[in-house]
Amino acid sequence: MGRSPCCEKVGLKRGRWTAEEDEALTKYIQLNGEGSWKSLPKNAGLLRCGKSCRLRWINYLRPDLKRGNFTAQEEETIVKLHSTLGNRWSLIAAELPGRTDNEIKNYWKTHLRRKIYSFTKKVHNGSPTVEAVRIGELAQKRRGRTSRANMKRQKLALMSLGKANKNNTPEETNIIGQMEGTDIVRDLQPTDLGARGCCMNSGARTVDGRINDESERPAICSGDESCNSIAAQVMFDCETDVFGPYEWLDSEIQRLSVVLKSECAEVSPSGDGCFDPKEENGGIMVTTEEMDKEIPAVQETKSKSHHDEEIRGSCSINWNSDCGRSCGESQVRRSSPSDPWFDEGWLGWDLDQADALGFCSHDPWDDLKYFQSVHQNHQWESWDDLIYFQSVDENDHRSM
DNA sequence: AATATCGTCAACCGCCATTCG
DNA sequence: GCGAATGGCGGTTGACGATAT
Repeated sequence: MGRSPCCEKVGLKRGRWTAEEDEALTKYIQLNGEGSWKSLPKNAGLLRCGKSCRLRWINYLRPDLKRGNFTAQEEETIVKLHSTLGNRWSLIAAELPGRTDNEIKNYWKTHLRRKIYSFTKKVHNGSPTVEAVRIGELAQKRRGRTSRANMKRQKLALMSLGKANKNNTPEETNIIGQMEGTDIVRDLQPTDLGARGCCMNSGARTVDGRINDESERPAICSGDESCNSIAAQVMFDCETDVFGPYEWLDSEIQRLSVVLKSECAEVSPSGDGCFDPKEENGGIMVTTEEMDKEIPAVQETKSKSHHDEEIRGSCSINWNSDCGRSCGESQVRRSSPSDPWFDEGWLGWDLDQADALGFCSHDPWDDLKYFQSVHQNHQWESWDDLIYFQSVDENDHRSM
C-alpha cells in the first residue's frame, strides 16, 4: 500500500510564499512552537501543505538562519565534508550553523561543482592514457546567449553520442562540444562525463563501496598543507602557498592543467622526473593477472619520501591523506626495470613503518581492488588508470 | 530593443525511516 | 506486529533575473 499524501492538495496554494504567509507562519510557530506540521496550516490560517510550511520555516524563516554569501571557511568546510560524506547535505549542514541543507546543496551545485575539473579518458589500442582534461575554465561558462555556430556544434556532438538530452549539464554539453571530431568522443562512457579529479580528497562511497553519485563526485583539493594531489605535489610546494578565498580552487585547476599538458603519464613527486608510459622505455605495465595475485598482509615498504631522488623516474601515485601533513606522504610505487627492486613487484605499505616515516598509512591495494571491481571490463594497464581514482578515506583503510 | 541562454535558488516531489495508535 | 501518520532527506523543477548575441 502506497503512502498517503501528507495533505489534500486540492485548493492549497503553491509556489512562492508571500510576505503575509511568512508572517502568519512565523507568528504561529513563535506562539506554538514547531511540530504538528499537518495541522499547522489550518491552525495558522494558511492554505498551504504542512510539508510546505515546514520547509518554509526550516529553510527560510527560522530566526537562527545565517543569510548571505558563504565565507571561504564555510566553502572549504563544505568541500571537505562533501568529500567524506557525499551528498548527505543534512549532515554537512549540521556542521555549518545557520546554514540549511537546501542552501548548501544549492551552493554546491551552482558554485563549487562548477569549479571541478575532471579527466576524460581515451582508450586507444588497449592502452589507456589521460587524453584530455576538462579543467575549470571550461566549466566556467559565460552567461548569456550562445552563438548559433556553437549551439550547432554542441548539438551535433551530443547527437553523435546519443546524449543529447535535457539531463546534460552545461559543462557536459560544453566539453562534448570541445571534443567533437575526435575519437575521444566516441570512446567516452557516460560516467566519463562526470566529475573526476586527481585529488583523492573526494568521492563518498556507500556502505557497499559504490560511489554515491558519479556525477556528484567532488574532485577538489583544498590546496592547503594536507593536499596530496599529484598536481599539487608536482607544481608547487603546498606547504608554503597561501590562498585567498576561492584561489585554492583556481590554482588547483591551473596546476592540474599544466601537469597534463606535460604529456607525462606520471610525474615524480619532486617534480623533476617524468614517468614514460611506454613499456619499452621502462614504463609500468600491470596486468589484471598481477592484480589478482594474493596480496600479502604486510608488504615491505620501500617507498621513500616524495622528495627523495630515488623515486625519480618511477611511478608514484598519491592518495589523499587529508591527514594534516605535508603533501605527498601517501604513495605507492613501483620502480622501473632498471630499479633493483623491480622484480619484487608491487610495493605496499607497512603501516607501522609508514607512520614511523611520517607517512599516512593508506593501503593502496584496497583502491586497486576497488578500481578493478568497478571497472571490470577495463583492463588495468597503467597507473594512468588511477589518476582519476577515487578518494581513500583514511579511516576505512586504517581499519583494514 | 528583442531574443536566447544561463545561473541561481526557493519550492516541490517522492522515497525512506521512525513514531504512533 | 501491523499499518498509518509524520518527519526528514536528497533530487529535481521552474520562475526569474542577468547577460551575451
